[in-house]
Amino acid sequence: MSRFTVATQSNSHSFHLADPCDTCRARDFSACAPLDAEEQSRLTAITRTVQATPHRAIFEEGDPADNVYTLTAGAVKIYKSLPDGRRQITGFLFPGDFLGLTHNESHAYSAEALTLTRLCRFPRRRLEALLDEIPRLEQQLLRMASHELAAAQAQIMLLGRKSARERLVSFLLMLSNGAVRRGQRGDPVSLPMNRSDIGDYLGLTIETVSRTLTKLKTTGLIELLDDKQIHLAKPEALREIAEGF
Amino acid sequence: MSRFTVATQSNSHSFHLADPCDTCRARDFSACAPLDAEEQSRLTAITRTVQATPHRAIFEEGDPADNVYTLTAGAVKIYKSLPDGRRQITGFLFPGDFLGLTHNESHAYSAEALTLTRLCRFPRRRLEALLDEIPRLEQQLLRMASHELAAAQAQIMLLGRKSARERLVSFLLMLSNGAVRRGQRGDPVSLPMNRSDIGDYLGLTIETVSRTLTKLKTTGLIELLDDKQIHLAKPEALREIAEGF
DNA sequence: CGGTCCTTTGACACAGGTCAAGTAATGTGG
DNA sequence: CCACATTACTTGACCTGTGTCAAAGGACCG
Repeated sequence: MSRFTVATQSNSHSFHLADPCDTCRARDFSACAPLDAEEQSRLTAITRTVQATPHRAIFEEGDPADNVYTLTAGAVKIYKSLPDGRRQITGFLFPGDFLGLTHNESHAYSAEALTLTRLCRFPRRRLEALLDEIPRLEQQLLRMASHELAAAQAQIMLLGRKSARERLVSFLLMLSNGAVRRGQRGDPVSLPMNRSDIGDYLGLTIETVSRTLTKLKTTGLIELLDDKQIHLAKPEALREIAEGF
Repeated sequence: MSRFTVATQSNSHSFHLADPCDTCRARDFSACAPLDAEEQSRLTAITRTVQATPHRAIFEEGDPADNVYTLTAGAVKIYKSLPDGRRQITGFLFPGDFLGLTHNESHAYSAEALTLTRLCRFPRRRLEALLDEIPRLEQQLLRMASHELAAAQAQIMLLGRKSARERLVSFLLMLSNGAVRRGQRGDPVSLPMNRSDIGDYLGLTIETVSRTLTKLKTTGLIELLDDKQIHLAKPEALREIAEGF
């Protein structure tokens, strides 16, 4: 995985756990203690690569939490539901992201692929056993978890106090920054999810998402190349809107 | 847009790091690998007990993240702010909870005591050094972080999809459950924070908080013993409301 | 006993939700 | 290649839950 190769999304982040240094770079982690060859091979020994197709659950809220995953290609949504059908998407995951880590017996959320997706699956018991033996693995997990926690708090701020416009703009910038971090282009932001998923992520309805995007377009802040491709016409102005100025 | 407050993180338990087994029990963690006497004394060697008084910041968003804390007595709010003063409390912390863990150079949120509060302070560098030497310490942290993450997702669901009534009821039950976990009585729920903090936590205004509590009272679901003391008159009904039935 | 802070309550406004219709893109079977 | 269905997105008209603004009551305090 040389830094000089063109970043093809599929490879640059596979084996998140097995290739932590790459992950660190990609995610701006402050420190990085890569696994050595022997540790990596022990980790690899318990992983299986699996595929997930859109609209099929990877696991559902309440399912026994027997496996843990890292995403190596594609995109995934994780969400919680209320009995009457209201949904809240708590996150969109991209290559390098982690899925299913918990200390409970069952998953607290459902996970579903947005596109054709490749995952590394780790049996939880065996991964936990490895954690005891490879401290650096645990360090990586802790780093990732505290990163997730910071992201969750940003999302809490977004949902608790931002307007629809601020939410949409924050969302576009998040996607853009995420793409850049993964070595892809950040400007025409590509949305692998539909309007309904965006609404369920931002705590809005489909209609509000659509209307708000239209208004951003007519204001000249963004350009809708097509439904799922957005050009950030005035990135500075967008940044200010997202930050709440 | 005057005052909003900040921050969420859920519940932790006293001397979390110094007394992990107690923590585990209190939090229903699935496994528990307590530190041995020697490990504990090494941890204790780097801790200082400090006090925090209400309305004085423990640290602020952007401050260098030099210390990590566990709360041993009192209550703390953590919050993020937008430039125009909007605030979102991302968590209320109680004895046993953890404060300030991050992999960034600076804190992503502010922390402020609600009541007279006692904290254990760990210099971050020395704690990180210990992590390398005491794997079980890191295991505890990971457990705590993944617990926080689950709580953050519940809060995301609350903010994204629940009504004001559902939010208030969920909040009361959270406080009640938290108190029980810490070995206190869960029924007259005591609110160490004011209405403004509740609003800033639930993504509502003071007025909506007040009105909604009044309505819950006139419906007979709760009883307001005083401003900060609430009796859960119909716990089953409340539970259903919180879950979104 | 006047001031300050917190909470409650009321009247009204508005952002975003709901309901409904229309348009466009894509697929499907004949 | 064309009807036709399906799905996703947009737009409009209207409604409602919550926010905003204002005022008043209570508790606490010097």
